[in-house]
Amino acid sequence: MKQSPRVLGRPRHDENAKPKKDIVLETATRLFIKEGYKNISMDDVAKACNVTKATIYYYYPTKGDLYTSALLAMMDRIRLSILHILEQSIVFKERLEQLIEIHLSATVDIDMKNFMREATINLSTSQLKEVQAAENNMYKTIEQAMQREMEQGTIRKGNATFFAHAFMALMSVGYFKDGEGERLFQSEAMAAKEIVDFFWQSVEK
Amino acid sequence: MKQSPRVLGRPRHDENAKPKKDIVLETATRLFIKEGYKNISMDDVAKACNVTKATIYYYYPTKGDLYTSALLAMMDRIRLSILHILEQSIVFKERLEQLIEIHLSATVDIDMKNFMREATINLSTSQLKEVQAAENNMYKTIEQAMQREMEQGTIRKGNATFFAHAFMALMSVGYFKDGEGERLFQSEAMAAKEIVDFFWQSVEK
Amino acid sequence: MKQSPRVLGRPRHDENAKPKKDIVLETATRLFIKEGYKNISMDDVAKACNVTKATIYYYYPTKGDLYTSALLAMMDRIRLSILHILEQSIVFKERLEQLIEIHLSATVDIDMKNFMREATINLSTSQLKEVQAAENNMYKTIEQAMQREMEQGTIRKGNATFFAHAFMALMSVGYFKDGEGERLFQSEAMAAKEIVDFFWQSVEK
Amino acid sequence: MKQSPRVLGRPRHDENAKPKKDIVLETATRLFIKEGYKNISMDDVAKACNVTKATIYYYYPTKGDLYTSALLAMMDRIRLSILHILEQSIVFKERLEQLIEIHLSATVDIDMKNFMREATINLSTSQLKEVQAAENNMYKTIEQAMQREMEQGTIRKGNATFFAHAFMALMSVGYFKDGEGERLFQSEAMAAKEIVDFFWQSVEK
DNA sequence: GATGAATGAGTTTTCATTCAT
DNA sequence: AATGAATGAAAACTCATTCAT
Repeated sequence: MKQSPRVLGRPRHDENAKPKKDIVLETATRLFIKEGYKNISMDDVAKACNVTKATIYYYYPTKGDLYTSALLAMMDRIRLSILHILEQSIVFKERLEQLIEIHLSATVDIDMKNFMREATINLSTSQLKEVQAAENNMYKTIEQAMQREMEQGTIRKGNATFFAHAFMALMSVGYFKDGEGERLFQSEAMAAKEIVDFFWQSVEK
Repeated sequence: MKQSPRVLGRPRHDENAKPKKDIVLETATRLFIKEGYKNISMDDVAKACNVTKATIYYYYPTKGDLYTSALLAMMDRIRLSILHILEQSIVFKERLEQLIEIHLSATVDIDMKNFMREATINLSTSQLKEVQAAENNMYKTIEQAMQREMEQGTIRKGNATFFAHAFMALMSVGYFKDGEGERLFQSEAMAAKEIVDFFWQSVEK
Repeated sequence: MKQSPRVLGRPRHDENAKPKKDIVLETATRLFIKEGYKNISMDDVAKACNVTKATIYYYYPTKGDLYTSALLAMMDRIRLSILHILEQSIVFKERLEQLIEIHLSATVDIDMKNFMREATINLSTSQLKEVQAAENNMYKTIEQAMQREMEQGTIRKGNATFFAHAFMALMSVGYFKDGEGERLFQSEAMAAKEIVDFFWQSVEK
Repeated sequence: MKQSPRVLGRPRHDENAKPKKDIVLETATRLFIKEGYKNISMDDVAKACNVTKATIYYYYPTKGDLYTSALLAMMDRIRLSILHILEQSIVFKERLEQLIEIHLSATVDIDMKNFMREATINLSTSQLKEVQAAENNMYKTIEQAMQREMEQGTIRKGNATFFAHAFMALMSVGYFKDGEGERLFQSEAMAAKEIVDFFWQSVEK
């Protein structure tokens, strides 16, 4: 099972092919989410993309930059997905349930806290700043929704920032697996319901 | 440039001196908590302990074992501290507040989720099992308290395991720092109060 | 934040603009002189020229060729400048002083010996030959002047080749900087005078 | 012709064997002298010493440190050899001749200027400082001899530092090889004589 | 004429681990 | 009980060069 030998130089361009830069970013994101910054080497990413390391460095000058780009893209995608869900015109509580259900279904545990930690340890100050801004935007999206609902009287008045963080923290409970790999709830739908119910009792009027 | 005079002969063993094994474990724990498994090398630990790498290997056969021992010790310490606090004979809500305040004051973010993640990625199956058991014990301690309070009617009936995880998740909000390094609350005491108030509304009868 | 407007269509070729080939050569020469062959990458040259690496390869098939061309051009320029100075009709000693002063003033240490060393190590045999020939021509120019002056009785008879090399070696003393970056002489003019005086005592009749 | 497989861990100690640290330093010095800093990789050094790269890093934390150590050792050796020769109780002119003859015979072109250049480009500030100090000491040794001879009236009064540098510069002419690899003089002895004669005419009373 | 994309082979450095003493 | 010396494997990053456009 020999692979066709790779050739030097610029390859012939295939109109339908995704740009390599994007492939690299997507692959890297996936790997970083699964295993974290230090456990994924540039070689790992290269192999997973079927390109050489040098190709990755052509697009991303350092590993930190690749990680930064991956995080930014991911956080922005999440932010948009959150925004999309929260903008629907159904009752707030149901929107929250959807939020949880959809994110729990995305299989991978999008563990913000951990990303931020790895960022803090491994990124340069300027890279870290970018990532922090993106994280902030994510939380702001939820916060603003909380704020709106407070004003409309759907939920009680309170610290919207805290509410947003509390909500995300509670969501993370849905990812928990015990020693046997068992989740706390039987399905994402049930997890979503239980978690939102719990959250709701704290925020309802 | 004289050197400080040194006593001749074999130094008497200092009864009060901590055994090296413990020094290593404590130092390693501290470092692993701050920077994570992959960011701390055996060399780092050795330097911080003022012993050689070989000494560490004398006591802990692999890095994974050292990490495992560190986690076990830490989780057990936390478990005991939780137990100690929850066993007091003051009203439950106040005990919960104390729990949060004390842990938030311990400066370092004891981020269980992250430890478990690093464990999953880096430890052998048998090591991982030990760590998972220890984590479980920690949660069980809180869970049992929740169970007891349900039975005594202090809080409403519900899924005690979920309550325990929800509580810990909400506690983690207290660690959050934004881009400027600002926490959400002005003091640990206020954080504890707000978080428990929030939690309480969900669990009270 | 508007971009500066750009004219549509193919830009008219600017007659006055230097051909890229020359820009590349000049830039490369400057960089190689300052930092040496191995410390300057093709990327460095490209960046400094504001062209792409591929452009450089369009004109110079290998890095060795670029270095060769740079050395040849430089040595020829130096040879011509030496020739120009030595051909003047003022007394020989003064011509020698001018030679030193002008070269010391050229800020960069034109260290022939080092260029030849890097050439020996890094160039192909045929490239090396070209460079050696150019170096030879440079020395020959001085040698011939020495020869002429011997015949005219301005200086004593002796090994003209040795005299030429001795002169250049002494000139290099003028470049010396100590640990504090201090030169041996206060000005190029004084250096020139001292060095030529020293040389002169060895060669006068 | 398989090599005996290298084994992990500390090797059995052979009383007669030279310490590896010294072997590494000597080998590295030889290689750096011949090919320069950038042309010699840590791998090259390791292979030439028949140890692994990691062994080199065990003794010398960076390539720059290895180079620094190599230069320092070399310069000190040269300084001592110079000192030794200049301290003899024969006439000064003969001592100078010996100096040149011995150094020219050492086969390798000990090109101080070039070492200093590579040091400037590649070493850290603190490493550079050490090397500059060592270079300085070397020159100081000759300078002091010049000074003494001035005071004793063997040579004319003048700038001793300049004299020392001039002498070393003239010595370097002895290393010159033309395109065909021919030296300027037939033997080291003749080179020494010619060079010192030349130098002497400039410094005699 | 000039460029963007890609590579293979190297570079310096790190690190968990081993083993004789 | 503790250490000093050594290793193999991998990590991040560089660089001269190639080739389709």
